[in-house]
Amino acid sequence: RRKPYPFDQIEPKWQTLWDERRDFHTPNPGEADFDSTKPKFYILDMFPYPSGAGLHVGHPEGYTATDIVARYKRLRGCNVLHPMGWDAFGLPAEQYAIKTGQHPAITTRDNVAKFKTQLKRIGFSYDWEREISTADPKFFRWTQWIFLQIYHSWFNPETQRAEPISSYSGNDPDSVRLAYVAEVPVNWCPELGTVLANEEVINGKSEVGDFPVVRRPMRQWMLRITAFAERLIDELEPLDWPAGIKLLQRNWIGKSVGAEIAFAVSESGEREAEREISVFTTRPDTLFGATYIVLAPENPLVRAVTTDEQEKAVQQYCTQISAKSDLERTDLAKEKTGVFTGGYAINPANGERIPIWIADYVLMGYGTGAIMAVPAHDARDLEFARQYNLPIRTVVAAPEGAESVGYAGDGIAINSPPIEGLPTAEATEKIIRWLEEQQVGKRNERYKLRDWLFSRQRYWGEPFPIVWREGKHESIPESELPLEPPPLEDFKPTGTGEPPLAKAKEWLRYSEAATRETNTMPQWAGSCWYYLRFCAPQEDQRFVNEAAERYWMDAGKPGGVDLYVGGTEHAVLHLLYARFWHKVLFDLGEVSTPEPFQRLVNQGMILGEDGRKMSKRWGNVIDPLDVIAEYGADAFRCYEMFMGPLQQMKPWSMKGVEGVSRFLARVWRLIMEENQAGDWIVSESVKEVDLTKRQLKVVHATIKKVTEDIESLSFNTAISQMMVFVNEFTNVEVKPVAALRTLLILLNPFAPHISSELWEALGRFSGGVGDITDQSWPEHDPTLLIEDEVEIIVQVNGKLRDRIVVPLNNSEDELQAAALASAKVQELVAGKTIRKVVVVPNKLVNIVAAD
RNA sequence: GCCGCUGUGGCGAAAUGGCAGACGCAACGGACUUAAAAUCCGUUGGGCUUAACGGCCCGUGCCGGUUCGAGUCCGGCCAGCGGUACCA
Repeated sequence: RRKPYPFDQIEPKWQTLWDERRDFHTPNPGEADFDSTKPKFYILDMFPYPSGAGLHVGHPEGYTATDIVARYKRLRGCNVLHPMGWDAFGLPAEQYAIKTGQHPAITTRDNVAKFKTQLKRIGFSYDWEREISTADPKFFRWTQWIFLQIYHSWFNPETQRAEPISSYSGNDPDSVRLAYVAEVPVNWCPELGTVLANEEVINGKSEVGDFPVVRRPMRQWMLRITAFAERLIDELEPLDWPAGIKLLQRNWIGKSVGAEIAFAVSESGEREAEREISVFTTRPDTLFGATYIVLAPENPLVRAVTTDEQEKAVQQYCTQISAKSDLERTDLAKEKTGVFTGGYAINPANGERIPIWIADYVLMGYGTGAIMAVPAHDARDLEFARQYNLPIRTVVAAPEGAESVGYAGDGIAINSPPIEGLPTAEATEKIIRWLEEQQVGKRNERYKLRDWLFSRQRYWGEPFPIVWREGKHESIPESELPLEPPPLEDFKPTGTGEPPLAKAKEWLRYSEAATRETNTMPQWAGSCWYYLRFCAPQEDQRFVNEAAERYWMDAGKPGGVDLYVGGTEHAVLHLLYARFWHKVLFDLGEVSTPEPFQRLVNQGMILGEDGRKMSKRWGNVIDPLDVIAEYGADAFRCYEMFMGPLQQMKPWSMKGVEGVSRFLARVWRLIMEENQAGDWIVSESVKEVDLTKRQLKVVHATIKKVTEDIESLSFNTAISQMMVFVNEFTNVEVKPVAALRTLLILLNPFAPHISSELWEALGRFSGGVGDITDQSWPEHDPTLLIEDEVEIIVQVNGKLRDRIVVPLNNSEDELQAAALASAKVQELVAGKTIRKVVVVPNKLVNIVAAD
């Protein structure tokens, strides 16, 4: 099939030129050709994991959007930082190594090469001199260094900031470090031979591979992200992020405000001297309705409160529960189960003696692992109370029409003497004050967020810069960084939970008395700070050059990356972890802004032609290189942007690509024509002439629309407007060079190859010195868009009845008179009374008439 | 269950509270061609009416409301997609 225009020649030509001339290299402050008078713009993509499968059409969607903005900002005279790199540590390369014996470094290197070739073929204007890979020792040296900063820090509750551990005055620094070791129940995935973060477990299965995950206590490295919970919520507020993503993060952190209340144990087995059960509740105002206590089966207090008579039943229940998988335990459909411990506690509000139960609907991991059950006003407690015939007491009056039992909303307190008659908010305040006075309770906040389980039993990740001596951990000196993973023949998991690094006996031995930590960091580690490294990827004295960081991240401002584009799948994980690391670095004075990403945009997923998610299974996967081979990179880019709004999910259509390709071909033929010999030459119709008034209007309307649409990332409508432009000029006999040049500049961010080529072709005409990338973005002249006459919509009772053409800026009276003079209006209002006339200048007249 | 997003022609979509359907696809008709492809021109939400020009009615998931005027704002539903799941 004949190509509509020779994209197969011009695209490689320009890609090579851009590379050779370093067109998109951005100098840093202090470097030779740095221009400090220009404003800066840092525009970032979520860097890919270079999988063996290569790019799919989802990757270039966001990348094209950012590339358009980057090229646009350069034409507007900005210093643009637009880098790309590789999130190169990760499980697939390691799995592949296990299967084939090929070292992950080799696999990763090959995959990176493939990805890079593909990205270059799409014509992205990355500064490739800033390319980084998280698996490169020059990079992960600093990942390890940042881990050490975290390790050597603690969260000072007084200042609410991370501080060097030296400012901690207690006697057990290891208990407050931001990186610490804990024996915790973890998500152990036997198939993958590693533990996983809560966030990596979906429905009791591993996110990667969909393998079963079981709970099991193991010694792990944890990062104290919970210390930052409050700030991670508060400092989200001013960021220019989609509201939905902010909400998602807020919900994930899950702040609940309430009270912690102590219930004295009145009767129990008394195996240990436990005399109190502390519960957390968000509804202390319902304390008078607490008719029993429930402990989580794993709660250590269970042993102490259980009586001899109940011991057997309790033990049996706990055994039964621990055998269950997470999936079984959290199955909401199942009936609630539990068992009485034999113990009783005293409700501090009314002195009532209430039974202590255990049940698996209370989780050890949240709050205190114990609740006061208020069956009248909590659905779960109610279900349980009905199951086991426990008393139900109403203490909140439901609003008119609602059933009081089971009503969980706000209302008026009843059956609660000290707070009787108070609405929920006041009742809560008053009871908390009372609890605090009595010293049986206090105001409290809880978060769903857990500390971050940071170690993995894998080979292909950053080793911890930590050694163990006599059962205690200590850091290795910075001078020993990077600490590279040992060469290994056998990457297989050991199956015992001991990491594969333990097999490297030589490497393991640090000194006579010390051995290395054998866990590695999770894949998130590199992506937590890669955006900082891009500011100065060659810097070898520091994780980022200070001046470069201050410049690109906008020191002193709320700051950070000016535009960050990526998929929603990273809404909580990557974005939360990165914010956490950034805040630690900020507190320690290592970076100059409190937040990493000022503006965030999520691109929507691209579906297959059949409307389903693209997957090998459905055979609906589109390979970008196939599309480019047939239609060219410019058509590919423009189609991805023309499909619909960036943020929206949308299905692929090859017919749509063809349509956009036709548009580019029309642009080509606007300027070029084929001669007898079959060569493309500049068309005879292209001339240095003035534009007609009508042409001027189209040109300036297009400048306005395209400019505004790029700013608001509405690329689809920007392309529509350029199509309108091209339709307007397609059949004119003489095509003014000035109009064509303007179009080419506007089109350049979207279709950089064809616009560069055509710009060059117009070289012999005056008005365009240098390459298209050297031009500046046009400004529209609003006066050219103003008409002498405007068409006014005439409505009668809100319905369109006529249009009249009148001079611009007619007065309201003139408009009203003109509208009433319309024959159609006359006909419609005949015999009616005109009640009102609404006049919107230069727009419309609405006549309200009635009988 | 809870939270979020989305509902507009045959399809992808557009519309600061002011002409619903820009632009593109598909379809149909025409020009060019021996023919096809490509290209160019035209028609294209539905219905009724007119010989024709034209005219009329309906139409943005459903029901209500605010307004001179609602795809757009408010209230109540419904459907699809995504997230989350006993978080006290």
